[in-house]
Amino acid sequence: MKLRTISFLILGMVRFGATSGYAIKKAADAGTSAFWPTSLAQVYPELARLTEGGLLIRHDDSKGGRSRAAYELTEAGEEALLAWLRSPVETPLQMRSEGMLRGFFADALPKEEQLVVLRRQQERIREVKEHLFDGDLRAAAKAIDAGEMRYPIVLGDFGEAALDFTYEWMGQFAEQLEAELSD
Amino acid sequence: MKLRTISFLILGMVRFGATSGYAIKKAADAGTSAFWPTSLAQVYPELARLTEGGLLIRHDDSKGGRSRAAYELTEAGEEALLAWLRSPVETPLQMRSEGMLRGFFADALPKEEQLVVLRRQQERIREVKEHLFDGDLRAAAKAIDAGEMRYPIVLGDFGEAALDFTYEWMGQFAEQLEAELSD
DNA sequence: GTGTGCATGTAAGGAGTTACATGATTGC
DNA sequence: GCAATCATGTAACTCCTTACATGCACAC
Repeated sequence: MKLRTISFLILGMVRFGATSGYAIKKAADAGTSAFWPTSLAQVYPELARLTEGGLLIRHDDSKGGRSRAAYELTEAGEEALLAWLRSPVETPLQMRSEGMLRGFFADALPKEEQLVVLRRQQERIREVKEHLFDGDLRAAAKAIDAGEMRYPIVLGDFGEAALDFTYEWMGQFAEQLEAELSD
Repeated sequence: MKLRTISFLILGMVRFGATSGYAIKKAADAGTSAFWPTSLAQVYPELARLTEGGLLIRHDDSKGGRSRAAYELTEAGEEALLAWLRSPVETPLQMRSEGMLRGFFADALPKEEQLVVLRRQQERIREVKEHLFDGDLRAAAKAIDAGEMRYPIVLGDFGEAALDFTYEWMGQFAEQLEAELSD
């Protein structure tokens, strides 16, 4: 059975207390969507696959008329997760930033407009950072097993610091551009 | 005609002097693959589409028995590129980092192993940074229209600074972990 | 009683990758 | 002569997203 990253994401979320597909998706949105986005249409088939492969067990957890599944890690599932966490193999970091691509070609614009675009991008960084505090990454620990998890917070801190760094860097470059313009 | 990011990448590369599909791919590998990867199997069909849509003109640039096309921007193509560079609309930044996803679940490992994984990730950052100087982003300006482009270098500087920042941040966290372990 | 959230799934389609197929030129 | 690079394309496949389809529970 071939395991991909989405498999480990699901195993991890189950490991830390998200039992239903819906709950996994919610925890993933809050906690990991910034560096590994998912959709429900991926989660449900993958849950079935992992159950079939013996890494998860599905229990019925229906309440009244509303059906709900509760998944649990098997020993094999736990082992697979730990082996992945320890293994050095990984898919290369891939990023798609249309903003940076525009930056790459910014020489095609006159300097005044370069500055306008840059300031707008900088503003966007600030917005993203604020959105982070609208309860994203930090809320994730709560969404799953509160208190037991340190790393969602650590990653949140890193994200915040990286955004600050980017904001500052852009600000400095913008100042340089402004200085060039006033010559 | 619907234009996607790959369309603008190609228009931009043509604008700055890459005339053949092969050359576009090479310039994209060196210059933009870090934030917008592409493959030849995307470039060739898209070149045909853009030509059909009147944004590019295809000239024959064969040398002897080896066929080669040389593309040129039409006025509409140039306008489309500039409009895109100016427009505030953009696809949201998407990133897929399996490394960060692992970090998110690192609480499942004992602290000693957390540290091993962290140090390995940190080492990887260093390697990526070195690879950058094996002539990637900075060489891109050369690969296309040398001297005319400032931003490939600017983005290279940013990338370098961001990697340094990440390396430092990880180092500090690693030290904290070490301190906790020696308690 | 109505909207929001909880809950599970499927279908269709888009974007992008790897692999395949072919051949010329250039430098060693 | 042979390997690496230049050069153009197509086919098959994978991954992932959006849209569709359905229904219960709870709070206002």
